[in-house]
Amino acid sequence: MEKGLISVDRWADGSQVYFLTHLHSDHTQGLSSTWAKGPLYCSPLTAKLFPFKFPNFGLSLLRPLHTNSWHSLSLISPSSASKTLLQVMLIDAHHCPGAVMFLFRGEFGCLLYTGDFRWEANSERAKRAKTMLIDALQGDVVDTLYLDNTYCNPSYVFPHRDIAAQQIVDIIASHPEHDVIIGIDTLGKEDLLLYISRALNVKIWVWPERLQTMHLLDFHDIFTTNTTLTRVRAVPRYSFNINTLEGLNSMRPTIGIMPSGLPWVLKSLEGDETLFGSLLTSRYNKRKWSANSGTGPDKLNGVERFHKYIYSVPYSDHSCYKEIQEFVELIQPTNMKGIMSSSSCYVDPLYYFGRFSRADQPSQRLHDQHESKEGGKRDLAFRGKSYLGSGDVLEAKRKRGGIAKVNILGVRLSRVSALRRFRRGAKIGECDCHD
DNA sequence: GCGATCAGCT
DNA sequence: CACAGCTGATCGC
Repeated sequence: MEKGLISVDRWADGSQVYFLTHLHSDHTQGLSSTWAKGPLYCSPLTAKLFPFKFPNFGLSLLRPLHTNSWHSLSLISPSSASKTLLQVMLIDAHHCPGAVMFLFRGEFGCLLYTGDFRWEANSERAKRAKTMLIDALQGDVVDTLYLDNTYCNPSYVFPHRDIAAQQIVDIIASHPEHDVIIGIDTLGKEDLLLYISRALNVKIWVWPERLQTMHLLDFHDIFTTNTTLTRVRAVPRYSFNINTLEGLNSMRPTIGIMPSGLPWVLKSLEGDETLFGSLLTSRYNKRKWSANSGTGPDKLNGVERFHKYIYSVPYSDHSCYKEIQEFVELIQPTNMKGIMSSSSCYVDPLYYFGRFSRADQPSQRLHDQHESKEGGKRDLAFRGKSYLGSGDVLEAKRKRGGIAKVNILGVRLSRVSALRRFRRGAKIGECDCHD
């Protein structure tokens, strides 16, 4: 990017200004508290949450911009070396708290970078955002659409989040004597937890750092770190597995719920072999499949009981295929690129939506995601995962263990990790766990 | 000792 | 596969 002007969710050298769509880790790789490459623009909510993730970040470089209005930035044109004006508007992506799309106007034309987004047909928030976007465009053509193509395949079919949330409430209500754990990430799915809390009139347990995040998000009273106050706990997704559930069930009857657009892949208890692997070759089949082969599918509207303790519910913060299609039909961009471009799973949106773009592009670009050959559009760097070759040479199996662990409700932490958490302000010693 | 980065894993 | 992200190891300072 020697001629770089702007970067979105990408943190290499060479751009004059940087933009962050939201605070999930796969979009902040390369960012650190020692950042000094240039101003970083984001939504006001992302800016509020930002210091929690990057405690010593130089706040003079953090530039929150309000959504739904144009902002002008004066930059130096990479081509003419003279001043050039960049206009940007932030639009609600309804993905996780603070998540936005960026609409750019400048000498390069008009670009729309969606970041991760979910715009459901029945969502008032999405309708408002859509109106903002259309009004902002004022009939202008989007030259390049950088699109959240996470679920850009017709096999990805899942319901609106309010439907999936009610499915989860129903599962919990049908297990009145059970504890419930729900797998979540460091940010996102707060609306789901809020819905559960209101529908069942329960508080929700979260781990200490997550409670801090909830307070930053102005959620008070609903969430607690006291396990005696509720039977419903939201736990880090990475701590959520069959072994965790088996262990919890040796103490109390407990079910686990995985809200995800992706189906859950079971691992054997030995952790080595994927169960039912031969049947999980297509995502469509995976959603169809029930692990309980002896008694037939235990499945309702996308909800699956993968395991006697575990439910997978299709609650997704990314748009499903149909929603992506509707978005592309709405924008009708001249050109399009997927922002999720790991080499093994990249699906070029043009493959499915080329007919909705203004240019009649052949689908030959299916695996051409890494290079932009249209000279004028090279100003925008976009996120792409770097891929090393198979560097497994000399890679000996490292011995695990030998390190003391502290256990927080199935969350296994090394001392190093506990220290990291402590530095970030978590008071692990005050976490009243019941195991 | 610390931060940045990477492989590995879920 | 991989939504997003943790863990532990290594390396350079």
